[in-house]
Amino acid sequence: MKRPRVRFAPSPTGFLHVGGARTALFNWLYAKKFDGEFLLRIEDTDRARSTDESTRAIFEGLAWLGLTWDEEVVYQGANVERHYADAHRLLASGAAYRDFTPAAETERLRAEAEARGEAYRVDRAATMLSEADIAERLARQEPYAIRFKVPDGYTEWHDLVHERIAFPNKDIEDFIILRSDGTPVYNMAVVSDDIAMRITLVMRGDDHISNTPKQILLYRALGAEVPQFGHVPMIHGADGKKLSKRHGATAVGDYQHLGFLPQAMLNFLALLGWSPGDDTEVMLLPELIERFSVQGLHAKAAIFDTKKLEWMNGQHLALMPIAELGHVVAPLFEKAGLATVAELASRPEWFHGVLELLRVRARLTDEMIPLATTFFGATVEYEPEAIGKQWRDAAVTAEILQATHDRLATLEQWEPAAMEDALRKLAEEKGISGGKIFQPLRVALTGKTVSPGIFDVLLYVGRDHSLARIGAAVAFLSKDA
RNA sequence: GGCGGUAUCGUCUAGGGGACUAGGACACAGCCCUCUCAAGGCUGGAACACGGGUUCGAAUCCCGUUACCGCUACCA
Repeated sequence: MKRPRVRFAPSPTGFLHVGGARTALFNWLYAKKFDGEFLLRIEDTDRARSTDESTRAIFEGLAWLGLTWDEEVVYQGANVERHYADAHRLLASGAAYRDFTPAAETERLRAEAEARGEAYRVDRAATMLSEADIAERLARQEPYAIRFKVPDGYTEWHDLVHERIAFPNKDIEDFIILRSDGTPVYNMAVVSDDIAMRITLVMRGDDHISNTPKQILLYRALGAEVPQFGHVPMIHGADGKKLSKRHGATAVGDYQHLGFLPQAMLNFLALLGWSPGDDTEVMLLPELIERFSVQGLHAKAAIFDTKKLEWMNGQHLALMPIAELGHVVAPLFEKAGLATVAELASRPEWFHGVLELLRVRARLTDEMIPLATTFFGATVEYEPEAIGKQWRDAAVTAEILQATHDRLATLEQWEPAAMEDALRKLAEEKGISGGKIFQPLRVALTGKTVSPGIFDVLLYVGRDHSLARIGAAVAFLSKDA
């Protein structure tokens, strides 16, 4: 098999959408899998809607996901001269013809037909003029658009995901390939570029299915080899409608800032519209490449389920190498004012130990921040609910905490097994359950009713801070009484 | 309206004529573990859109209906 050349061709009219990201991912996986090239083309021919900011967002989104492209980025706008030349080539070969009808007139006819409930179709016989007529209008410099002369018959192709798709040509209008102002129309530009880029497989959203017969006709008229096509399904929102702002975050950049990991996003997106064929769910890029196949591609639109994405993120959070997680999360800690990246890096064992405690309790990296505050700073703020629930009897609690403090203070080694031994023994002596000690202690150390295991908290808060916090709690409770 | 596409639990999916009493995952509920919260383990409810064929036999193949989606521009 020839090395495949695939492309992702977004128009820079917004941010990188999750649907676009998935199309990019499938193309990328295909290229990697079959040792081919993945190219990026920015379809910026709609000057009114295209922005540099969008182009940048697309680059950033792809970079975040790690979907790197081969060769230089192609800007469609830079190729309009070729598009123009190709359109005129078609005109010269008789595959297309001039349409001198003013755009406004065509628009009027179409509107009228629609008002009558009829399907409008340009009348080729009426539109194509005689040689003499054309020469005359040309001499008068009348503007004209170029229409493709759709041949008889039908156009079909073997789609990678849909199998055979066929369109009767009679249902395809003689479409415009070059506007009367000389600018190329989408289908012309795409085909011209895909030929120039030597694309072997066009994998895109299935909203392009009805463009495909037109494009195939163009390839043939241009004498170019028709590439393979694969139309992947759309991604819909929870209401089954096309994903839009109304559904909340739809740009991959949004997810990045919400605390999602790129590998989780990639994994989740891969599973929307593709399946490895068995029950495997959590996969990293190398495995995705390994297992990717067009047979696993689906034809059905998928609904974007944020809950499952969150679960997926939690899985990757728990699985990734702790040092890697440290690099992702340290800047977040710094931003939250907990500690600087440098400080965290200066004691990696402690930092990573803390992260081990937090990662299984968070689904998003951002969720680790509130959980992490316990391990930083000298003082603790007590949540009212925590006091109400675990410190009901101030006198008794103060006494238990004081005893706890004393036992812990005499420990020769500040390590969990010894702490647990000492405190369980204390509980036994007092004839109470361990929980009666651990829960008030948790409030003293964290101010909250929930936290990682209490001995882990003691270990990572450290001996000095732990004992100080317990002492402060005793003081707080005594003063209260 | 025309053309095209799609149709398995609420969601993502396995399934490509008999292994289906339809499997897994998310979500939900319960239980276990347990110092709390997570994580983890176990259990439960939950689907082949409908109607016709073909066949000894259909979730799987064919046809029709319905529903949903897309396209229908001198937008991309």
